[in-house]
Amino acid sequence: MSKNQFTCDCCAINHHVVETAAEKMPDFRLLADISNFFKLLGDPTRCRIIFALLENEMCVCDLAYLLSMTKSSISHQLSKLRNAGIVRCRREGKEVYYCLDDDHVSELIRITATHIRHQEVHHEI
Amino acid sequence: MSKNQFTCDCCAINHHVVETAAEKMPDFRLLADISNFFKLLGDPTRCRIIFALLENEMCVCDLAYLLSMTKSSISHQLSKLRNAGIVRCRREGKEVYYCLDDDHVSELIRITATHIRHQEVHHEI
DNA sequence: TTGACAATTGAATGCACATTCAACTATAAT
DNA sequence: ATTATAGTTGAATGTGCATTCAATTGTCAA
Repeated sequence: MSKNQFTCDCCAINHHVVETAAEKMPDFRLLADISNFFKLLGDPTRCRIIFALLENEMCVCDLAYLLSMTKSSISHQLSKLRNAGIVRCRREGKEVYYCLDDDHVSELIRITATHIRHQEVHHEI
Repeated sequence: MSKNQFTCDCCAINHHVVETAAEKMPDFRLLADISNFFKLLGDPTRCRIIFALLENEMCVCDLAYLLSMTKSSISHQLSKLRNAGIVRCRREGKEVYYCLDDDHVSELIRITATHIRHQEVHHEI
């Protein structure tokens, strides 16, 4: 029956720690960009697209076939990845070929995959 | 008026590329784990929590104050991060202190932050 | 220039999920 | 025991967004 929910949302317990954390916190813009970047990788379809493109460039049709999805759906996701600078494309006749635009992304994906694999092994014993 | 949407969703243009991509594609479980991991980092609140914990452990109250959010909301997010093995906690009296459970995560965050910062600089010129 | 396929795009839909709210547990102090 | 604060938890709510659907553009071949 008390409103205890709000009696402490305005006080911190370790002020020094909070202050140093506040100083090192990335600014609004950078933080939004970082979390948006992770959000893009945090969708199974987009994640699979990126894995598919690790080795070779592929056209929309290839990706749709590989992932058993409509070209429309793949195209929507590719456009998001393109806007974020994660993939780029080139047209060749009727097809549009996509590839990863950035070595950082593939490195990041590989690091994470290795990390998760270890975590899985560790958990399954 | 044609049903062209479906006439090619069952064919690929570069079969060899598709097949090798299919072979190297991570299995369902690993892929789900990877994209779930990224999805966790892909939320601004959870991202800020992780940045806050890069330097020091903090209690829920500290985090709520730092991020100007309710303890309830912070606690919900912390429980997701805890389930994923990204943070762990210890109780000390009435407070529960959280810290990052894994060096990989902080490394990943730092790599990404650097990468995005470069991308931002590059784009803004 | 007509037809066919590759790809894109915008609107509609349905689901996932972050936050809120309220009730609850845990610990400590009096 | 009672009171107060820290934290957790489950249900409700509202928003964001992935996919679908339909229409459209771009390119090539006949």
